[in-house]
Amino acid sequence: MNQNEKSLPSNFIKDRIDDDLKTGKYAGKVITRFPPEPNGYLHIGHAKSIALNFGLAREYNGKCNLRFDDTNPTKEEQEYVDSIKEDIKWLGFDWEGREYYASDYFDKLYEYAIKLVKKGVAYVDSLSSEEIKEYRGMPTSPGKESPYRNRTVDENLELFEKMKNGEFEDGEHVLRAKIDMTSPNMNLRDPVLYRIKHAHHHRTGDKWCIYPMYDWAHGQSDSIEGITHSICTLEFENHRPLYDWFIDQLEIHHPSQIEFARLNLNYTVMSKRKLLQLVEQKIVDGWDDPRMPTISAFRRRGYTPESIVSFVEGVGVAKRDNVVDISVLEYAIRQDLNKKAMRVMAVINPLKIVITNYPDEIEYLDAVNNPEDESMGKRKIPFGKELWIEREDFQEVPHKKFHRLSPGNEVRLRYAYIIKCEEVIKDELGNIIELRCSYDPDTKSGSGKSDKKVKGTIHWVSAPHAFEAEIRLYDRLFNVENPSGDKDKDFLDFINPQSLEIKTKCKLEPGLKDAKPGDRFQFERQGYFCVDTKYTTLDKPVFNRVVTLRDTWAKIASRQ
RNA sequence: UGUCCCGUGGUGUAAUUGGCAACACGUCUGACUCUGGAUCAGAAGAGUCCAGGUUCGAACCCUGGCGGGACAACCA
Repeated sequence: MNQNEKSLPSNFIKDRIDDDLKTGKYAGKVITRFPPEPNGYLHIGHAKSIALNFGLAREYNGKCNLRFDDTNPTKEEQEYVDSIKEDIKWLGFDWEGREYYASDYFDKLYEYAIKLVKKGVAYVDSLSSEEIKEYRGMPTSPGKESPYRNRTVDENLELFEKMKNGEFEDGEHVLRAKIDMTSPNMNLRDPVLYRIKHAHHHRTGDKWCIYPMYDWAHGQSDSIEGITHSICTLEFENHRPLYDWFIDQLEIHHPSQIEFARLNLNYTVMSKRKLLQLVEQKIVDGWDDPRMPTISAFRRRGYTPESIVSFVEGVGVAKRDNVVDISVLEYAIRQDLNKKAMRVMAVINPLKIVITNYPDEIEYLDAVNNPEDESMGKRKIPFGKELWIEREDFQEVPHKKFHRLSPGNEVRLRYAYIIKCEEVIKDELGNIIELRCSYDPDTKSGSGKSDKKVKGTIHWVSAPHAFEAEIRLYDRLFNVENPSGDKDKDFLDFINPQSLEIKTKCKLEPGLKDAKPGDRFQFERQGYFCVDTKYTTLDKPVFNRVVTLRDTWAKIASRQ
């Protein structure tokens, strides 16, 4: 255990493990697993589960397996398996070759099922799915038993065998556990163990035409792998008695299931179904669209794995429902990139300025690459009489608290000189198209020749040297905190139409020409940006805004 | 109308197992600053859902309410 892990807050799962360690319940072992279904991309909620399971294993000197719960061949695909593995690795966790699949256990599971049939606690039911649903009853009222419930063991064995051999059509029969149709826990009302699906499985191919239900496969898979602590989300709490029942009937290793509350973030949705909908309806540009809460999207947007892990560890783990504010995530990435990202200047909405008293020449100025990290060094940036500045950094009629450029006012150009705005040039329509400024040669950064102070410093890029690129600004995908919270409206009604703003012909300092896909920078005063890995081409770089800088001015301005 | 789970500042979690509630984000001041960034200093904000009970002492234990969530796929 290193210092870092030690400083993580305690939680009820660790308490449970500590107890088990104390009593010697699992002979001092801690074996966990991360069990995704390969039917979609991982999102940040999964990152919490990954960090928890792998983190626990790391902290207790145990192991954490990766197991794909691939019991439904019609929904699962290799593409998802691949993306899940990539995401886990990217987050910095390692299953050390223990890559398992529920489908690895299909034979064993079949054997277990036979055992239950022989014990007389499982039977083949020939009701239709509609009838089964009807017979199951309601949460508040008991169900009733199927007329097929009392078939003999031999009959069940024969039928189940034929199910396996493909002698029936989909849906003709199912294998069910014989528990209690009147149980107040719906999961105990004779749950379905196997259904017939003549479908091709991504791993077992056409070997099987009966597939185990998740409830039947999951607990036994954990047991087979010798999992000590099966950590899952709250919705499986009601299933635990069923899993316990299976394990007891089978008399096999009994993991402890511990449920925790899944992560929720405001201004987004976190269900795979809804994310899939966003993708399929092309509301976003794929699973890795930088506005998505998927891990691949965060990666593409420019989040670091460290920031995501630090975030999910920071929010803690408990059993109560929660909604974490997106600002906590943004804090995590800013904190990380503040230390790591090279500073650079880029103008997103350019406004031309001409420094009328500056000679017709170019000088190269020193710029610090990262004030937080001296070892990142310095660089030279070209400066001349024609520059681009940010349109927002000029106000013709300045707000009282605005201390940037305005007519007759002075401002410092970062790493360069103090300039004064002398003249505003407009077109026929009254649009500001250029500023004429003068500079004070004694105010060069670092020269110490003048002790003149100005209230503002703005960024700029030399016009003849500017490197043009596209910049994509992202905002939250939804404009309400809880898009799924309205009973009368669909979550898609809350899509934020301004969630993506594409800026073309932005002016960047020339050194950015060498930026490679995935590189991250801080554009001074604006935010952190990452070279897009999908749309960047040799002649057309695209930058994604990871997150803005904390913006006190925006706060002041929005108060008006 | 059933079963299970959960109620601690605005948000998310703690509270060394019964000793007068801490941390983080956010918010608000101020300092510093060639990023309105970062950093630093400080402040406000909960008396722990409610009511009883046990106890010298309760966020922690008990009882009863109230509120929220989960469960009725041949999905996971």
